[in-house]
Amino acid sequence: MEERMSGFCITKARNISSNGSGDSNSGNKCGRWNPTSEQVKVLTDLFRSGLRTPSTDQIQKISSQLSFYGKIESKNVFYWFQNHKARERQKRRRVFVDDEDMMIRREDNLSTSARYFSEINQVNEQERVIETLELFPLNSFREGESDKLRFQSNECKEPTPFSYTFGTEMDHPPLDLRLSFL
Amino acid sequence: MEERMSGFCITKARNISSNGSGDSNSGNKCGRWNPTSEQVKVLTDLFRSGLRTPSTDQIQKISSQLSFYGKIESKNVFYWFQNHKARERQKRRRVFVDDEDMMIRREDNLSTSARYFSEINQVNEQERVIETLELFPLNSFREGESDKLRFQSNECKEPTPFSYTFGTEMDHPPLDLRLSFL
DNA sequence: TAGATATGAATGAACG
DNA sequence: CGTTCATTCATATCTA
Repeated sequence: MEERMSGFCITKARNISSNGSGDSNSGNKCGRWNPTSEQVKVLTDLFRSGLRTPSTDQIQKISSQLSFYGKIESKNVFYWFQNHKARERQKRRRVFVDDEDMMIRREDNLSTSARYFSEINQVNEQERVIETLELFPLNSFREGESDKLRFQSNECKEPTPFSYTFGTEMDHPPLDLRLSFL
Repeated sequence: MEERMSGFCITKARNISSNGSGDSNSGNKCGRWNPTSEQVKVLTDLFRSGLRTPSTDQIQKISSQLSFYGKIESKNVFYWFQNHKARERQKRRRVFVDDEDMMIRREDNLSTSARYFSEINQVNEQERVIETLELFPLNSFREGESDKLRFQSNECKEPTPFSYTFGTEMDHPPLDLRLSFL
């Protein structure tokens, strides 16, 4: 099985082409736009190819083209680019700070600390606004694997808004979690 | 219910099971963040203290602090607050809508709603919401023209069937996606 | 093991 | 543009 969206694992939404008679969202919640995989692919490719803030005219054209794959409006295209661009930035920003996250304020004695590597890795492309579409497979951002243990049902019923004092058994130095670091 | 169910799964999330189980966990096998109980406690306390929408800086700091308890990224904190706030709101709203939804079935069955009430009663601290605990001003405000693009719904525009297929395996209609139409 | 529930993650829409 | 909200998808966990 392909993991990264090689083929199209998409079962697609409901209101799109596979619907015979009704066509456009019939009997649907009529809610928000639910892009088809083809639409997403095209938009992503456009973005990756450098297009970031399409003009109104471009939006129109893109929308027209994409309408072939399903119901779509210009505003959907507009929002898509807005969101995609914003989230790209946001993600980059967060990852950046995660890279230098291990800044614990109170380093009284940090014995077991630096072992949490936030393997920020490729933050993917830094495109340079070209004007030729190439249609390479779009990558997908990875996700950090996490660890931890989830079990227990012992509720540490201790509201204690401030001045933490974990009554548990922690082998790490006391951390300043009293909101004062905010 | 015939509605959507499984939109498109075109994304990420393949198992990066690189966990060697040498950590605080012993069974994690997926790329999804799994907060430790300490992390959840801190986050919950922060939330209960009134923090609902931490700024980017706050998110960073919280993430840094919590990274001591286990692997965590900024986006995890972001999502956590986002979800927590949304679900609290949603849960409260659910009761209201549920009353209306009750008309569909029977009204002589109050046991169901009683269950909701018990849940809601636990959330009686929504008036506080101090939102900003004690942080330096974050000037992320800017002023610009707030001009929204006038979207014209291009409903049944002419798809303009070109004769170009970007080699794929699906039987989508021919589409010119080389940006040449922009 | 299947269904229900809790919750992490994503994203369309929209706001300021 | 950055940020926020509403919904939905995807899993992990719990329970019968």
